[in-house]
Amino acid sequence: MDFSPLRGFRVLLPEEARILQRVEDTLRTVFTLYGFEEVVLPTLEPFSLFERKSGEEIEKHMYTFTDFGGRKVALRPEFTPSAARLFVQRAGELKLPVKWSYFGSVFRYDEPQKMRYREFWQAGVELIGASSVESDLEVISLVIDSMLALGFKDFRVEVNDVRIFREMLGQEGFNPDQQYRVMLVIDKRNKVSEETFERDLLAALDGRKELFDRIMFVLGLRKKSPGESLAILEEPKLRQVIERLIKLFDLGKEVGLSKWILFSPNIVRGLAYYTGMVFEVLVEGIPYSVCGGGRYDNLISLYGGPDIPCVGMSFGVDRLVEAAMEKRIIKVGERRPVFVAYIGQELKPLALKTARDLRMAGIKTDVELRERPLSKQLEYANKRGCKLAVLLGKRELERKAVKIRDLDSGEELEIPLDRLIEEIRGKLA
RNA sequence: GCCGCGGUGGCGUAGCGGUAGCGUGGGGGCCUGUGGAGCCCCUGGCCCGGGUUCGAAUCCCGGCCGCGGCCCCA
Repeated sequence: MDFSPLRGFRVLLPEEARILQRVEDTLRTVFTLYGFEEVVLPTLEPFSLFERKSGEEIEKHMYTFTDFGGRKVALRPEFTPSAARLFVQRAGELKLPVKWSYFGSVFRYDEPQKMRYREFWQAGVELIGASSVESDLEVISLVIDSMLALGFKDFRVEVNDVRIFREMLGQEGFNPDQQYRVMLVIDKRNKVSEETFERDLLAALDGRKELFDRIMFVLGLRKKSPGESLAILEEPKLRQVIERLIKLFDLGKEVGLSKWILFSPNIVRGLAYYTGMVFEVLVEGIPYSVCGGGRYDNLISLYGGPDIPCVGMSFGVDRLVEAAMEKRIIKVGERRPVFVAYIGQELKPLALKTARDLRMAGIKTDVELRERPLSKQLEYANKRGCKLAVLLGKRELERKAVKIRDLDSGEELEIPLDRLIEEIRGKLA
């Protein structure tokens, strides 16, 4: 009988769980500072909720089953549809813009590989009801501050607008399906050789050399500012889109964010549902993006709500953890516990009471639970990483005193029993 | 769904056709009031299923799992 976890599912030991939680707590703090309020959404949803947004094909990548009520249900593969549904149901009582955040794991039935699991953690926000450049920047700013709060220094937010290529291709008579195929090629720009890329791109463009050249030209504008780009781009239809990007970058500059924001025309996020600005966050030397987001103005109406614009993003929390470990920026510092040891079984009740007193005083405390000899108790305390041990022994108790041992230095100190808590507080400080 | 490499105690490894060893961890002892040292004992393993063979951890096939890649990535 094999009870192993399922393929692609992970078990986190205390050290790893602690790091994950630390990352989540940091994100939660920043999200809150930006005024996003956390909502808790169902893990299991009607399958149709996801089908609506992503189409039937999506079932191949989801965990679905029929419940005892005969309903077709699915483990959530993302949060956005649940948030959109919640908004639609409550739209009447919500003041716009609505700012929500969410945390939790999502499930996707893919082949596991590096940084791709079947259950992974996300943390994201949805900003519903604002179409302004300011709302785009609000999300990007939140992302940058989150990265900084986590301790990342060398990261960049690569920003684009999906309308740039869509407009170009649309003008040339490419239908959305054909456009999508071109976008897929562009998305892979950095993953394949330049020759392969150019060959595939030309093929996706039906061999239209002149269009190919224009796209290559735009792609060449990577890392240039949108301002520069506009100056050399003679695409009247694109003017509006580029002007909006320029506004975004100018605004970012005024807010002091330009150091991290980068124009990157090859970011297309491979998704059909984005309608404007899109971005990804990349950390120097890490081959996968840790965050992605953008504007999807027809999301709410897709779920039967009013025509309300929407921008959002989500962090891959696992990927942040992995990247942070790689960059060694995680401080795993933890409050070290105090250990209450006792010598002689008759002191067991006093040991338990002492442990509880310490805990009630807010001091993280372990106590001997196995009736072992003192040497073993101390050995265990050391393995647990305890900073101090309280030694309860008859000899000292006759004088109403206990010993405190510093497990790092080995130093021992006898103190009156009624001063125990203050002494320990002092030692731990 | 496809391709490559791999799977030996909890973890790390040796063995690569003939009794499965070591390190570490865990439990205990030497030590009935002072630990992380040392010595000793115990614990516990060849991913699963077929096949080849007198004999398989070892060779072959399939599956499962892991790692990496392709496809994909809401």
